[in-house]
This record gives sequence, C-alpha cells and structure tokens, in this order.
Amino acid sequence: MTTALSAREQLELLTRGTAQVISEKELLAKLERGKPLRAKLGVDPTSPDLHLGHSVALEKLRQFQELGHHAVLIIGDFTAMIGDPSGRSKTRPQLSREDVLANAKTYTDQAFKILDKDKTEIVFNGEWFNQMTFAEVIQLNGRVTLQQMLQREDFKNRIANDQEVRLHEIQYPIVQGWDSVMVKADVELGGTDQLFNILVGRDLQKAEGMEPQVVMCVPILEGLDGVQKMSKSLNNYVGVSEEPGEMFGKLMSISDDLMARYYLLLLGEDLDPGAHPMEAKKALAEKVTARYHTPETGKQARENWEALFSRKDADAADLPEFTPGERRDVAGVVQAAFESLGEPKSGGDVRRLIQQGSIQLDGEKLTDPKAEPEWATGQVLKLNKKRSVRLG
RNA sequence: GGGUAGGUUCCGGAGCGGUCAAACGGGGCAGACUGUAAAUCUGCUGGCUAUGCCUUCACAGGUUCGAAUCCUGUCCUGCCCA
Repeated sequence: MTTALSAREQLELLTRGTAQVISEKELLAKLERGKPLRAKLGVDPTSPDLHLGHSVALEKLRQFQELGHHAVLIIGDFTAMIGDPSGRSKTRPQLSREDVLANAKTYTDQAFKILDKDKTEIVFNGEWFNQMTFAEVIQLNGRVTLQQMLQREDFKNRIANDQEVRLHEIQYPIVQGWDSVMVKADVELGGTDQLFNILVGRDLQKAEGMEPQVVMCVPILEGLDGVQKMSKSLNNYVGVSEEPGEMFGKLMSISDDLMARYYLLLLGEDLDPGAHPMEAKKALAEKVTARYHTPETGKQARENWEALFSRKDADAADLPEFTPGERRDVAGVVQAAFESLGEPKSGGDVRRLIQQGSIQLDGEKLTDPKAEPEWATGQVLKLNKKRSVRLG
C-alpha cells in the first residue's frame, strides 16, 4: 500500500458521494487488512462513447487507485451481446460481435482520460464466457432461482404492464455476477441501477466459497434535460471526448437545479448557495472542460463563450469557418453550413429554421429561404441558439 | 396446440374506403422573454429538383376508380387455457 491513510480515513473518502454501500462494515474490515483491494467496474461497450454519466463511477474507481487499490475494468464484450435490462422498459437490442469489439477500443481510450492506465487491469468477460460449455451454463443457472430474478423492479414492472421479458435478459445478472467470481472482486462499483446485478455477484461469490464483494453504488447522473438519466440514445449527454467549446456550451444550458447536482457528482463539491447561478455555472463548465482537456482550453472555452453570448461580440469569438459552395440561396447555404458542422439537416428542417427566424447574418434575420444575399467573407452566420459560423 | 387482443409516423395513442402525411398528448426544434436557467406564450415537427411530386400506417398478395381502413396468406407480440 502506498497510501498513508488509515482504514477509517479511506472509508470516509471512498463512501463520499455514494448512494449506497453494502456494507460499510464489510468495507472497513477489508480495508483494515491493509492489502490492496480489487475494485471492479464493469462497462458494456454498447456505444463507443463515454459520457459524463459514466464518469461518476469511473471517478470513484480512480479514487480507489489513488489510495493504492487495484482497479479492474471489465469490458463486457460478452454481456453487451446480451444487453443489460436495467432500467429498461423494453428489450435492448443485441449487438454484433464486430460492433462490440470496435466500441471497446474507443471506450478504453476514453476511460483512461479518467483512470490511471498503468494501474488498471482490463479484462474482457468473453475470455471466460466464450469458452463455457452449455452444461456449465446450466449449472451456473442452477445457483439462482427464477423468483430471485423476478424480484427485480424492471421485470416486475414489465410483467405488470404486459410487456415482454425475454429469457436471455434474466441471464444478465447471473453473467455479470459471475464476472465478480472470476476476477475475485472485493468491491464492485456501479450506478444505483446496478444494485440488483451487483448483489447477484455477492450471492455467486458466496456460493463459490469466496468472501462476498462489497456493493458500492454511485448515483445516476441526470442528463442535460435534468430529468432522465444521461444517455446517448436520449441525446442528453456530454461526451468526454467532445470539443471544449461544445462541452462548455452544453454545460451552460443546464438548469439551476441540475447544476447543484453536477457540482456534487462531477466535481465532488457542494454548490455555494450564495453564488450567482450563472457565475457558478460558468465555473462548473470551465472545471469540467478543463478536466477532460487542459486548464488552458477550459479557460479559452469560457472566454469564447462569454464573447459570443454575454457580450454578443461574435467578431471576438472563435468560430468555425464555413465557405458557401455552389448554392447561394439562404436555404442552400444554411444546409451546407450545418453539414460542415457534422449535423446534417433535411431541407424541411432548414426551411423551418429560416422561416421561424433562427438564421441571422451579421445580426440580420434571414427569413426568405430563396433569397440570395451577398455572402461576404468574415460575416457571421448564426444558425440557431448555439451554432454560428464565420463565412470564409 | 386452442381461445383472444393486437402490430400506425421519435414515444404513447386515435383513425366512417375517398377531404390521411394521418386527430390528440408527450418529447424534440425554433421564436419572444431571460442568465444559452426555470416558468410562460407562440409556431413548427416524413422527404423532395415543391402551387406539384414521392415514400410511410408489420410483410406479401388481392378486391376497388381509390385502401392505414375490406379480403387472403405470412411474420411478430401480449393475455387466458392446455
């Protein structure tokens, strides 16, 4: 152990910001032995990008690393093909092996923005599951009862609502739990939605005669809408690999209520209730941006944002450049501009934006899709509340 | 296997054979107001080479001048029974 902290001090640090720990007593006992613990976090490479929602658990895992413990990051290449039913009201689509492997690569690269690469053990759970025989699978299933699996809130709700629950879905917790046995986890981290799955891991470990892992759940981070959990499919996320300006802008658009939550879960700080909300939000956005980029880029992002939105001084701001192509009409130029930003829009969408007054050229609203203004280099074309480009 | 209820646009959910690109709600987007906050109000919400044209109502056929709406078959799902 490299840490000088006592077991109690570690306990204090590690449990901070968690939603549920089962149990603190067990965790303390493990810590008191003075041996590095194996802290497990499982991720399913169901989509290639990590976002701030994932970062909550990853940050906690890093904290374990900082205290000299051992981080085990399980890439659920096998489980991803099953699809975690947690919190779902529908069956999750199963992914192909190729998708999963491709996702896993970018996933781990991004995870190392948070974790200490040299101190992280990465394991793919396909390693043991792909070679399991059917007989072994049946045997494993024999360790768990149907009633146990049906205890789950998700399944209960679906059954109550006459929605389907497929058999592979009830295998998921068993599979995840078996991971804990295989990596000999002392602690498993996860969002509160993972409670059930992690508990199954405890049961399986006990059945194998091992000391059960401690369950450590971190709260689920709400997405930008402030209501639903952050997720890519709901498009309410901030990706850890996003551009600084993008990241800063997205964080500025959250509600005040949500801001307090982000302070706690992303920064581990309490929001100063006396602070001006907007100033506090800028500070939050800058800190988070700095964390995933550099302190300088965080600062730049802030200055750029202030120039553009507070002072409305587009000339001073750093905007992406866009050079109109063939089409000179407003609709054509706007559509091409969106495309150059990687956000293609249909002609209908573009026309709507124009007609509704979203498009401005140097502050002048352009409301006629067919007009052909004199596009001049250096002019600022505002596309919507968030996006502007400088004509090249 | 039997019975039964269903499969509609992002979601939920309407839909007399024509006036249905399809009510209504949610969500989303845009505008006004603001602090790119909340609340509120307003508009929009299939695509296009656009006074018209094209693709959509599980799938494949059929009836009809004309079908999301009728018929036949297929696939899928729930519930009840075995």
